[in-house]
Amino acid sequence: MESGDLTDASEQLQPPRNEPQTETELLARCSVIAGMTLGELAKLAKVKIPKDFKRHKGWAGQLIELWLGAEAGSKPTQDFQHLGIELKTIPVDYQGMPLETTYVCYCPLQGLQGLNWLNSNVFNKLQRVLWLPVQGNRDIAPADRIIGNGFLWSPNANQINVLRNDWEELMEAIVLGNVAQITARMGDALHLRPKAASGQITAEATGDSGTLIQTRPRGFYLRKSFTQQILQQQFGTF
DNA sequence: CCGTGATCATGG
DNA sequence: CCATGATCACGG
Repeated sequence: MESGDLTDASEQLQPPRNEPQTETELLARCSVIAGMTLGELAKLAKVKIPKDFKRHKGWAGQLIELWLGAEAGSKPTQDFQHLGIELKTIPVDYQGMPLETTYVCYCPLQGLQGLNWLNSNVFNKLQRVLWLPVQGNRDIAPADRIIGNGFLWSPNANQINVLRNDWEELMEAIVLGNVAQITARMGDALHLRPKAASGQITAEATGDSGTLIQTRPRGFYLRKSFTQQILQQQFGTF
């Protein structure tokens, strides 16, 4: 190919410069990237592609954010707050099954007066989620992993009940000073796990008899069995 | 084999 | 340190 042929920059697909103004626009952006690989999206956006995710664990999610027009950052709010939508990329295997649990949000350990399910960060984020499956098998290089079809989801009445029960059980234990006794085995759909840069990081919490203790920061995660049901609802049984 | 507990990068 | 984006990797 001679230089100058088919290289007009205006012909090149580029990441959007703004956040989507409507749900329709957001879904249209999903359609654009569906079927493409992470490598193609990275190259078009001039983003360096890691060989693996050992030291780039959030790379795919951040690349998707870029292509959907989500603001980067670490705000404890929905990704598309004006649309009331949270974005979650989810790594799936060749059968479309989740390969990992899904992080929801940080878990507050102090200042819990007045906190309830309906005003919780968990409920806020899970009210409406844009799920975007991405191939995640480790035998596929990051650059070759294909983006799936994103879809909007809201929990049905039964799913809300399960989530609320888990959340209330976990938060009650924290309020009662039992955070140190919580393990990731608690919770049917939603569970609690350490969430920090290392095991040395600490956060304040309430311990036995109301004493102040130092514990590992925790985050809420969705079990694979729960997200698997969501994917099955959308795409059918496997 | 798989889930739990640990860890990595980044921005504020 | 908090909170986001998550995946890694070891022990049961």
